[in-house]
Amino acid sequence: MDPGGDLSICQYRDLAEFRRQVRRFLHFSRITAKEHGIEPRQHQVLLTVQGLPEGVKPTIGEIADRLFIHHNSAVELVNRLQQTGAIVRRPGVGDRREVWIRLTSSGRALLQRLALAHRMELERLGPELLETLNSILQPAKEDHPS
Amino acid sequence: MDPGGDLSICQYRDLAEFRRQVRRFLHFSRITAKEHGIEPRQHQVLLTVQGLPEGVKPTIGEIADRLFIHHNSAVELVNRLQQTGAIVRRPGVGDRREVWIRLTSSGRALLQRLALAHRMELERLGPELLETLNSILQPAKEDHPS
DNA sequence: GGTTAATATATCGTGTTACGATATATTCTA
DNA sequence: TAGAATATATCGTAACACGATATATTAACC
Repeated sequence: MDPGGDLSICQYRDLAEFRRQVRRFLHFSRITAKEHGIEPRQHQVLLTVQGLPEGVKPTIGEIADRLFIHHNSAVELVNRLQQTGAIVRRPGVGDRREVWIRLTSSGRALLQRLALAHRMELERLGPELLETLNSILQPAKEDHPS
Repeated sequence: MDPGGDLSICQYRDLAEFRRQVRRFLHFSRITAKEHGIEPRQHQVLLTVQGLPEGVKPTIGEIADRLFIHHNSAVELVNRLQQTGAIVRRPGVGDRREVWIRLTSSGRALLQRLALAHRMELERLGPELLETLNSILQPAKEDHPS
């Protein structure tokens, strides 16, 4: 009937539930960020820069890649973050086209508060998320034998 | 010094990596939706309606709750979905203030294609996501010896 | 039964954000 | 040194969420 195979109502529910839990976490993140006086996307920039792997340069382009947005969007985010005083721009070391982003002390303090809150929330939501994701990944429960 | 306790660089990296993986999935979802000619939010409405638990009414308000948005935003999403022909509005059964949302056959076909693609993508990204989430939830692995 | 409160959906104006297209500066290549 | 490639920046546009408000239906209550 369906070349790609159809999905059972349970599979739709699992997918919907997974998305809902992701949204719940993102909603918490949005609300928490705003309560701390920062826009959600800007918070993600701070976390991305602070959580950069060893040896990766904190450039605009790198941020854009990790946020899955285009560089011009990253530029605007960095502009607003700079205005709030959470970060500073530095000319790139070696390549002066680059701009390196560094968190200020107030930016680090802000991120720390947010990170702690997010860790707590993930401890609450994590188990349920793991469960739902496993439901999606293990459809072999009542699948066709073999 | 810090009442709430500080976070190690590894903990920041775990959090950043978790967010990055969530964004990667959402980015895939956005691109895939657009490739199928539907806006990402509208796709989530379709999935939400189709994946509603047994006995839950597919009303505007219910959709808003599950999307963590306000009802007026849900109204606009439903407006645009109706224009594309993916859903229809029906007067509520019993309570004529309500509006019940139902997917059309083309809406169901569209959602099915998207759901299959998302399941495949989750099979790719899921394991890594589980791993990262577990890293966050079990920080007692190589913590600094207090 | 008629007045008021509560609920569900809809409309309008506004602000934030991401993007495409384009511009500028720096580095690389030949 | 000319021209291609790269990194960042700017400008105009569109989608989306929201606050405030409006309309329709139902519930409450004397």
